[in-house]
Amino acid sequence: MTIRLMLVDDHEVVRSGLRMLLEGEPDVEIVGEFGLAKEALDSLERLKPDVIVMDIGLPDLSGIDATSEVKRLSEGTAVVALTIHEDEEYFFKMLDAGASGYVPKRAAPEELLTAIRTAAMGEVYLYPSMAKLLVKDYLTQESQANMGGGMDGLTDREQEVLAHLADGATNLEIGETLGISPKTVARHRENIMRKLGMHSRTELVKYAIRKGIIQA
Amino acid sequence: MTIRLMLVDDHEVVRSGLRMLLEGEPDVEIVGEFGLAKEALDSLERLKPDVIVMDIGLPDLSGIDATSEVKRLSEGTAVVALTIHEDEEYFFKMLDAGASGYVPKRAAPEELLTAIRTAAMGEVYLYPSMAKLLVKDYLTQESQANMGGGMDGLTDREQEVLAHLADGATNLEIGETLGISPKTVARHRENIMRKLGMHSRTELVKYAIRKGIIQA
DNA sequence: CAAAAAATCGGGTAGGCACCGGATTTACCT
DNA sequence: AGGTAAATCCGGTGCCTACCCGATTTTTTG
Repeated sequence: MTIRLMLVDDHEVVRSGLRMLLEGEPDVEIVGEFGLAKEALDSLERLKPDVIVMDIGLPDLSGIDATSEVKRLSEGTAVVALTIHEDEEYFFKMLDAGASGYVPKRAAPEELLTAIRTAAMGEVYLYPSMAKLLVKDYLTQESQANMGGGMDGLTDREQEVLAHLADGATNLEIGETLGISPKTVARHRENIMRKLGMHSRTELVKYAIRKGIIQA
Repeated sequence: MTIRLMLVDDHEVVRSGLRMLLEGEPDVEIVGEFGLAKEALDSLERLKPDVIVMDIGLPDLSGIDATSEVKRLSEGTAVVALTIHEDEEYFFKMLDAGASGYVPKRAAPEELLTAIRTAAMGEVYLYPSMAKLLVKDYLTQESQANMGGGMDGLTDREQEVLAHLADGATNLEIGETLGISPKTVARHRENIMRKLGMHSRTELVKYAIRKGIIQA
């Protein structure tokens, strides 16, 4: 089955280059070419493309907003970004918009073809420099989420009290839950605050969230 | 410059297959082959490989732990995972361990070559099905982080008060900062709590973090 | 075993919090 | 012009908090 492809780029030169590249491929059929995002969106329903190769720098609507629109109007249509931009900002915005591929214009033509075929199969093609950015972002998130472990010398019981404390329970409620006196709960809280150098419930809540003890 | 490559896989058949594949490539030189992770780690310093192709299912040490060790001992050495596993768990664990590439064994041989060359350049190669998993994970994180926007009908002033409130300031302090009476601050807080259906500062802190008003 | 740490309980105090009541001014919208 | 909503201010009440003091029992550890 051939891949129904739509090209969206405001440069005629780029479009004709892509046409030349893709015409030799038996599994790809170009069903539409547009220089403006609006025109492409208007023809979306009529042409029903499987994949759209989308530039980001368009005159009327940004490729990012256009991609959001495409995914809203036709969920099954995959979008591959083809752009000169290799910075984080555009890349992540395209991911948010729902892109299935991201290829810089400096990439080899075969990479674009691979991206198109990958996107058509419902998977995701990321150019290596972009993959690196995404992995970096992933690892940053991970490391922020898992700074636990240290716990700065809190005892088991103190962590238990902290969990309920940060969850919004009063000393009395915690005492009932744990089967201890509310005064003891207050005592544990005092020790926790002293150990962590904090002075209010608010700070404890934020600490507990950072350490993954409770969920925001 | 040729890429110094090390192979780590406990199946002799796989290693010889890889050798056949890679021997024809002028830019790749196989400097070592191992069936056990420990042997590979011991030879790391001597062989100084640029890239290691690492299986996950090894007899002595898992490829995940082995990768962590590699990155600890030799930060500059890139690791490409070559494995039969295509599930999330192993993939994300390999990323955590520091892998620069992830290729299923069912992939075309050229994909492995691309991954090796990409890893040698300090970038990241992800097989499309894996890239899809990572993007999915990214989008999940994003959507959890940005459930904001709505703000549930809080006025500008109320949001301002909420920000300081969640930051840990008392009514008095907020009043001084905003130049209004502490009683007015309390009144705003009451309205916020009523609108959001909350009853304590603790809940407000968590709400503010969810909405991105303050940082945990 | 002895010392140290953890967990428990209690009393007391000053101040903050959560919630109630009512009230005024400003601004915007119809 | 009249109504609605926001923002401001005030007084009061009971509970809770944050922090001070001291103490006992159990567990861990050197």
